[in-house]
Amino acid sequence: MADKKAKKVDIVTVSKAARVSPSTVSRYFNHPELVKSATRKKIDTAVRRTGYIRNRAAQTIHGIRSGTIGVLVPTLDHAIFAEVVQAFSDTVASQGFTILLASHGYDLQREYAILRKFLEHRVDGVVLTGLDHDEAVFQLLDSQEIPCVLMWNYSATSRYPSIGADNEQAGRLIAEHVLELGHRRVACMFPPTHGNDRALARRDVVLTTLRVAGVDVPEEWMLETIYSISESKQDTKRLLLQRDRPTALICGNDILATGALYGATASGLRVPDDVTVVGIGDFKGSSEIEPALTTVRLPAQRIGQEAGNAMVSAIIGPATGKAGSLNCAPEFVERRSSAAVKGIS
Amino acid sequence: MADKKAKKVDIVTVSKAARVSPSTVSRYFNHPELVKSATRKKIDTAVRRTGYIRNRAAQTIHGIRSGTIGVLVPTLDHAIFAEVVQAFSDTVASQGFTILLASHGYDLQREYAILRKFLEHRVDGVVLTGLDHDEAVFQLLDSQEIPCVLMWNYSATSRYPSIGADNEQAGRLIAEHVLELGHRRVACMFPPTHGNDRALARRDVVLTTLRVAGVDVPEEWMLETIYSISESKQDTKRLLLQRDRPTALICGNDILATGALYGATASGLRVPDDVTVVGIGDFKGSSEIEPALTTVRLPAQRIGQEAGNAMVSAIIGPATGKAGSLNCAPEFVERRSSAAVKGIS
DNA sequence: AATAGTTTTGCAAATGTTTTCATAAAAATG
DNA sequence: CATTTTTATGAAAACATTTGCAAAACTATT
Repeated sequence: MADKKAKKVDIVTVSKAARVSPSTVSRYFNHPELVKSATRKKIDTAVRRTGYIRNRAAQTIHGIRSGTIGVLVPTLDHAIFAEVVQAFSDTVASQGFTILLASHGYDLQREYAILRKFLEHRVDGVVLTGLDHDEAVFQLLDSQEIPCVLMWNYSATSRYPSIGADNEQAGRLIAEHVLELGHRRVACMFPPTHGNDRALARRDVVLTTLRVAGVDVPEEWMLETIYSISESKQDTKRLLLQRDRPTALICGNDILATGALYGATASGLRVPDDVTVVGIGDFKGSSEIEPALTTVRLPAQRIGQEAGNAMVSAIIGPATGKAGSLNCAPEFVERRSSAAVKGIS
Repeated sequence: MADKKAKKVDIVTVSKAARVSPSTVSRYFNHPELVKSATRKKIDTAVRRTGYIRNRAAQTIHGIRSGTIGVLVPTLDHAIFAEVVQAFSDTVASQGFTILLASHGYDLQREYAILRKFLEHRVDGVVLTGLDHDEAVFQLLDSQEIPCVLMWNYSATSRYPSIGADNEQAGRLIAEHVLELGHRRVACMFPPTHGNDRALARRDVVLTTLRVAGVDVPEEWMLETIYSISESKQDTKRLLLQRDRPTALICGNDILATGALYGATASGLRVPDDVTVVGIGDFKGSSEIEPALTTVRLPAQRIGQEAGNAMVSAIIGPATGKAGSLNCAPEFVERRSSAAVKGIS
């Protein structure tokens, strides 16, 4: 079966082979209950014999859903985004949707171009990462009547429904933990914030929380380090080998924290005895690293699933109205890499 | 601009706004050199005013390329696949292609279903991960005339062009290294091989290489561990806390090796003094972990790019013939986690 | 100014489906 | 068995484009 590689086999090829009209074949696929079971059988064998594969493009121009959802992430190179996408993809796949995936590498201009491309493909919905986007992006979205969800971050006031974690909350949780442990000499390491509202929100709230508690982070302890274990290991070594070093290091994400842990070890310091290191994210491996990392969990899988469900119901939902936002609350996870500052408690 | 959210704006809406025929608008997009520059300008403003977005579905039914490539991976949860996909996506995006992404979770049955879905979407090409696939998958591919490349692994005899690393070579390199260091008491930890030809190939060749050198791996030192740092940490602890323990542990990938490193540390053993640990993959972070991991690099980025280029030229290439296979050679990387067995050297 | 040659444009057919409407076939009713 | 009702099928229009062909509008040449 499925030979006849002759030429294009379309619905009329099949209809001829089955000696019925194209309409009936169409119904066979879309409303099988409307076709008599005898006919159904005939068509079934005809489909098999000809190796027919339906053409979604042809369906789509009838206003039928394309069955695709456009997903736009900064990059898949950060395992955490890959994880979110995986969860999202699985969730929507179970409802028959396939994802069109693209990444913009933190270039918000490219985001606009990619969005347009998605729309050309007539995706049934669009998922963007983060809350901040070019005004042109929002306008384009406004002008189309297409469901859109902002994934990964949550904010009650986001311009489109946002499903994700509240980064400010995450930043606050970790900063408060460090303060509670009695640290006053605190360093911070965050990724570049350009085009990255997540990192920005986290950093701001960490700094604010510290300042409110009377802890000021000196300029030279404010590290801006790209998302890379090796870079953060380097920078951490530089930081910790100074005569005057902090007692705690707050990292903007677990990758940086992992590098920091390695860097501390490589500097001959023990964590948490000599220095406390904390991260944000609770990435895979953070619980297994030695010492296990104190961090704040951003529930990537759950976010992906929730976003997937929201998207699907926005698409097929009769008129559920626009999906609502959802805060997948971050959760403080205390492990071994943080301890009370020496001499206190 | 781009308001008029009234109803569907299609090519005839634009043509009316520009006071030309639809054909001319079509040409404006597809063969701009055929339309007079004055007309071009009129159409340009009309497009802008109406907020028109081309409909690829409608083009596609004319046999025009859909501009999509179907990419099928086991899972994005393994950072290494995410990396390959990212590189692939970037490469083809620069040529105007967007990827349809799906994952089968090592279920080769789902792979067939997903492939069909890709074909329904009339993708311009298909990328599968690994060399082994259900016969039905190959037949379906055969029956369509659509470019296909097998990504991630290389084999000179693969059924479709394969672009990736030679896993046997990788396995051999690492096994030989361990042998050269004088180890005779060797344990192995590999992921489940069901539906995973990569892991299978690596394991087989490692075992064979060892056996040829007269080293037999006892049953109880052959660990099958799922891809997870925590599992491999656990299993490693169990393995190393036995009275009678191996002097070297060969891991099927760097994730397992990372867990093994943590497990060794947690067991109070020093790497490499007490036990040598090696991996395969050279994942991100493998060079920074303490101690840095001896491994074999599988050049994920390069593979993604090469596959992307091969795919694109297979699609647009006039008749370059089917793309050829390409061996992105694995490369042995010696770091700190391996050392000569005690008493030898 | 008339003719020939080019360039630009529009008409209409084609693409692979779905869907509305009408008709034919089958089943139910009297 | 004739009539009504229900069910199954087909014909044709519609969807948003592209494209081959021919007509129209310019240019260039005498």
